[in-house]
Amino acid sequence: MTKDKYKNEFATATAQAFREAYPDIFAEVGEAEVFAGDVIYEGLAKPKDPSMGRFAFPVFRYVRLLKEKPPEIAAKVAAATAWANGTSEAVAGFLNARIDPVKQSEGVVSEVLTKGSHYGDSDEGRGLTNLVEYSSPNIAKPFGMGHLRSTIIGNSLRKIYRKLGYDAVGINYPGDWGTQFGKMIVAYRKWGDNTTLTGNAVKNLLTLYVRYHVEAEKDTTLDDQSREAFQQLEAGEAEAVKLWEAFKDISNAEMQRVYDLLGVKFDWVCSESDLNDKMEPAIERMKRAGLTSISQGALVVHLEDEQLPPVLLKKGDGATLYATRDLAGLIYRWGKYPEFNKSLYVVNTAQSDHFKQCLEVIAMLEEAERIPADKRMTSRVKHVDFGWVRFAGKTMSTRGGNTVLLEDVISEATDLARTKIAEKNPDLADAEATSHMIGIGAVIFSQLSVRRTRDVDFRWEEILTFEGETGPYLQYTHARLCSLQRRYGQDVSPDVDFKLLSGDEEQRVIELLADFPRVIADSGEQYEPYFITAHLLRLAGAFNKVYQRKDADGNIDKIISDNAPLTAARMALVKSVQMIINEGLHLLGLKAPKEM
RNA sequence: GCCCCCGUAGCUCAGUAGGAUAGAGCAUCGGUUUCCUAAACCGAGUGUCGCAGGUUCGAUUCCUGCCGGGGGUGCCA
Repeated sequence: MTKDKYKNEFATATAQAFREAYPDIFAEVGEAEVFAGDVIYEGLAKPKDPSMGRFAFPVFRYVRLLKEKPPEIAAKVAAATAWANGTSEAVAGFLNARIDPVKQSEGVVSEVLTKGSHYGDSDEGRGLTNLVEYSSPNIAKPFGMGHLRSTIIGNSLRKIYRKLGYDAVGINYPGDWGTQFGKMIVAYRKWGDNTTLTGNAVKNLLTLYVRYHVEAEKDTTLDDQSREAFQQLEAGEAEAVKLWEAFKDISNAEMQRVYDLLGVKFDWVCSESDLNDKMEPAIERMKRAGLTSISQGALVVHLEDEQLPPVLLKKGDGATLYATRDLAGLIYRWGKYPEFNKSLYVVNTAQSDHFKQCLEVIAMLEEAERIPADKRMTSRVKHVDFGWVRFAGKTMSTRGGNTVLLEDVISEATDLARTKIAEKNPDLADAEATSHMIGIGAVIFSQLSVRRTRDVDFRWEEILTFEGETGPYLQYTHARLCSLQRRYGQDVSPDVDFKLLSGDEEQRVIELLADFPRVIADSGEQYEPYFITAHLLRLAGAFNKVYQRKDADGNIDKIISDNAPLTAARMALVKSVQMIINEGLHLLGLKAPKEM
């Protein structure tokens, strides 16, 4: 893992200072504890208040070792610290590090300007493959807000891993198999006709699906008929297959339209039915490994040791289940992408037991087959869970009709963006395209504005707000930064007087630019695009402060002024921030309009 | 019953590999536009960090118990 340059310099210098301040104890202990740069580096905290410095090293835990009180230790060490690029100051029991503003500005801004959108690129993933499964909608159902979350998080993770140098494979795993298709077939046979499959076919299919569940309450034979219909499908019976294919085609076209709208991409679409011929070999392998048993007529793997319910591989009637397919899928992917670094499943938290079960079965299989530890997939597979999207306090459910359609949301948000443009910037050339960028941006942002694991309530008023911590706020800041560059009308050069950027507010912006690469790496490590969202909001806020800062007379301290060197320096900052916001929005899956 | 997640300002949420007065946005109130896009910026106020113990120099953060909310739990996915 690459270390932060300044942080490491400070840690090394501080370790040296400890050695000089406590030579006797250093002689005893050697290069460990506070006398080792690595230990200092790991122990560095960030002060709550940025004005206290960039990093802080608390010395409290070393009072026993050094036999002095914290303030004395800190004072002694700070005095002995010789750090080329900054200062070290003792405040109570802390060593506060400040980076020389001119050096920091020069280092960061010139790097950003030179690297552009490649700033923050990393080679940590070189030669490694990360699979990311996301979206995975159910065929024959409209795309609701519930599916949006997986789609948006996964799409962002794919981009993040690419930036970090991984070979990222975005996988869509549509649910096109299982008993539910028995239900669809029965519903269609009973209440559908040719017109069902034309016009707004997905809506028609949904109507049938909802009706099925209503009728099944009264007629208990319906579920039996469905099981039978699914068996026909698994057996390849022509009429059933034909219907299933028709449902699939309709859905695929619909899905693709939605993905195009959202700008979501995949590298591999592997649907449940693609695993049909992979299940039997997987089952055979599990049998050979001695994992399976028959229980109440079903083929299962018991997991009692793990306090988990058994995994059902085959139902009493011989039909397969989703766990069967996920297990077959795990094995298939491991074969197709041998020794992948990670395989992530961006799926609702409701399925966490299911993934625990599947992973446990794989672990048992690899154990039984005595596969060497470094050739096992188990530790590389991760369920990236996320919370519910609720509507009016209830979980959204397709069959209950308690759902909000994504397209309705996009259309409302886009309408609002159009209205805002008409009132705020009526002369905007590309108003329609920009409305889409903003409307869709607001929708995507809504899924990335909190931590993954939180449940979120869908609220119209929340998505239809473009002020405060929102996607449009970031886009607006970006547009203004672009506007400044247009107005400046000259090339922005990194060859400026960096002393002119040493004010606290500029320094805050520059610190945030400096942190961007670390934030990307963290979001990849923790599967949390939200980290990028939060960072961009901080960056935009910090810049807007500079942008609207007033001088002592109450006049705006403008970026572009008669003072050419000052303007050049500030424009270097402007362009840096603009490129980072642009890149950050891109990683989240939002577009960054140049004007709005 | 068992397992998992959550409980921080009026609302929505950050912050937790233990650290210095707990932060944003929204909402409320007040201010900023002969000026680079006011979708912005500035100022004002609110907290038993669910409760009770424990570990620690130090706990919103770690451990235990309790209360409250959500989810999962063998033939749906």
